[in-house]
Amino acid sequence: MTPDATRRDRADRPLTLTEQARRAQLIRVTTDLVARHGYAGTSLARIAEAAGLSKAAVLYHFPSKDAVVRAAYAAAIEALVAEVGAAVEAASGADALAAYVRSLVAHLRAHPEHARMIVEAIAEETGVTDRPDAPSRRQSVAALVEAARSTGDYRPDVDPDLAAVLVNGAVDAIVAEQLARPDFDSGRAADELVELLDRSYRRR
Amino acid sequence: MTPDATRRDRADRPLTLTEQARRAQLIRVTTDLVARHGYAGTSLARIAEAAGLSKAAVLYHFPSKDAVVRAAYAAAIEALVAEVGAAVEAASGADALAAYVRSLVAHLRAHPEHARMIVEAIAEETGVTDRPDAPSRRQSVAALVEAARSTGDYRPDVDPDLAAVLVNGAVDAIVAEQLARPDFDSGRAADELVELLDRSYRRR
DNA sequence: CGGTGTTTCTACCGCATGGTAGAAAATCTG
DNA sequence: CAGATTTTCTACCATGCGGTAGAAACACCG
Repeated sequence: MTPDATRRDRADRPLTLTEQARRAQLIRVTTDLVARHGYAGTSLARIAEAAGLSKAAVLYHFPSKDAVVRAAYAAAIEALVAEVGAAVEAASGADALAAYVRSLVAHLRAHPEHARMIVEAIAEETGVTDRPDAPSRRQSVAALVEAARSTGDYRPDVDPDLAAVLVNGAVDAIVAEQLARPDFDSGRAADELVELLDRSYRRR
Repeated sequence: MTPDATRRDRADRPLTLTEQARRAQLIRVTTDLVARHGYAGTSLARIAEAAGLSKAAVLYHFPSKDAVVRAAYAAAIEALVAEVGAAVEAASGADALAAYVRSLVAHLRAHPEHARMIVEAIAEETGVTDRPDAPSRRQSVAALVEAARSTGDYRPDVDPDLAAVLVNGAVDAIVAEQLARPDFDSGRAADELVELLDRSYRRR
């Protein structure tokens, strides 16, 4: 008995080459579809069609449509975190916060599909979250502000939590504006935001 | 012939009492539904059920489900614009921009359902826009910044368009944070944002 | 009370959705 | 080449969607 001993439980080792390739392809086309038609307009059938497959084939590689979208979202976040994280860790004090602002804006300008993906995922409450134990974006940025405070770059009375909310909001607005108006110079906007933070928060 | 001379074209005068009451009720329940379940999760059947009606009855009062949502959105925007507009016009120069920030945050804290409604409508691209000739939010705020510049409150080298993007982003972030964390003091955050703008943009 | 116009209901339609069953290709392994 | 395993396909299903038809309540006006 035990009729299903062949397909070993899933999550067993090797992960075929085609498997990897298909997963990557599906993540790619899903990201593009979300970028073009929004989250709600991205159906399983569309994903399958864009990949040149049938719906069933897609669901062979992922347990559900939501899993595909979640994987695409995770990939976008991973790329973002990798680049921004590196930029931030290469600096310290107020420079680290400036690096955060500039590298985040730059990354999402270079990868607008990821921008749409991330924005849409945030808007929906699909519970498509990161690990819930991970620090929130606000908390991470608040830590940067606090670091800038402790190095003496920023005044001691700056509220890190509040500053983090404002900074993230401004960054998101820059990214959104860039998405809506390609002529918008988001790099300059990021510089402007950094200058604004300097003027307001620096010790003088 | 002309079988339909009774129901005179629509948009004829009086608009019955029940009509008004039903429309208002439908807008109310739709706003609440969008606030609770998001735009995508607000179906015609749900709206009807929440109003204690059948789907057909809802579509008797509105030509389509989208029309209901659009009406609810328009109502939220109208209330917002009325309050914020009044607050802004009661001040001038940099004070007008401060009034914009404070009154917008205050209004959406007092009416969180409207906040969700507006956020969702923005996120979706349902073409549920205002009149397309109306100035965009960014343009309106840019005008406020320019006014503050021309009164001499703000430095002449402040870029109104860029400042508008940053201010709106920060305001939205404050509203969103308030929505996510009821303990968040959005009033204080608004004050903080105003102070930040003063420190950065004021002539000194 | 009778008639007229309103508001609402039940029952349906067509469609798109996410997902499944089972068989057919394609591919790898010996 | 033969057998097993993978990948993919063609149906199909149930569900929820927005919307419509036509008849029943309902309210008002003479």
